[in-house]
Amino acid sequence: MTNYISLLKNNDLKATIQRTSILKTIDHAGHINIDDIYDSVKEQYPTLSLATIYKNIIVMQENNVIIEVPLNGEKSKYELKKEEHMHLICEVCGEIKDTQITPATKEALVIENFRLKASQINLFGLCEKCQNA
Amino acid sequence: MTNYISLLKNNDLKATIQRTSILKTIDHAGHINIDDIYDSVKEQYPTLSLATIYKNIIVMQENNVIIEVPLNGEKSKYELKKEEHMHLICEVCGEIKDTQITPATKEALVIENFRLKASQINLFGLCEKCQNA
DNA sequence: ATAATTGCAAATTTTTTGCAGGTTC
DNA sequence: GAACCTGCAAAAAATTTGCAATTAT
Repeated sequence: MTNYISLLKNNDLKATIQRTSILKTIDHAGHINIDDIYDSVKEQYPTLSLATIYKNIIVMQENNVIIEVPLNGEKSKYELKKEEHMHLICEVCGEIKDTQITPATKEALVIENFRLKASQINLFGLCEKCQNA
Repeated sequence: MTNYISLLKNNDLKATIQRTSILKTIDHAGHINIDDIYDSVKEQYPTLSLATIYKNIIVMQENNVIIEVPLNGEKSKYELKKEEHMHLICEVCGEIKDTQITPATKEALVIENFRLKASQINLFGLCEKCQNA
């Protein structure tokens, strides 16, 4: 389990109870949108306001603690910042799974006349469970 | 130049002047968000309403005429539906350029226990112009 | 002690909806 | 002529803002 308090402090953010619980929720869910963070966090801290979540989602992105995952036709989800990876998104059950970017993939993404800094790769299809179901 | 009227009719949509001008705007821009479509289209058809754009963006997506390009920290852009491709997004000037998915890339994206149906690849970095500037 | 953060309520922005009148096929 | 589409205005949903009280360092 990540230590959310030091994660925040290391990135110049005060460690409030609101922030650590938002981070815990994101971490446990893997990928989660604002409304679902709110519902989850409110169970433990009923006074925590949606405005606080909005403000913190912005500031935590700015301070490299979390990352936005924009998606077609639905609200963005958020994940903890971690090594660059791809998303396997199941078109049936909606599950989003992280998977490593292999050296071969890196290699294949070298494009002429473009200096690559970062990539965002979403693969849509059928996860193992839904293939068998 | 694409024939927007038949593009619409082939996809079970009536060819209204509003729809053809939205498509023309998207086509010329390459990738454009709703507000910019509205601004552009309104110049020619001042009575065209934002509600009509919202409604048509939805219906044109359902009918496979256009595709949403969701982006971090800004409103989604839309593009005409075309062959699967990657986006090269310049972090300096913001330009979005399409580039082909090579067979080698396809190959590299074969993942165990995942039946791939579609991919969405955004590469962020510096375009040629901004590298030299 | 200081500066930052929270929660509330209000404001703003974005998106959706209902419906009368107009258009496409 | 039937079904569909548009534009308006109003409603609903999503996000941001201002500020007094509280909290972290």
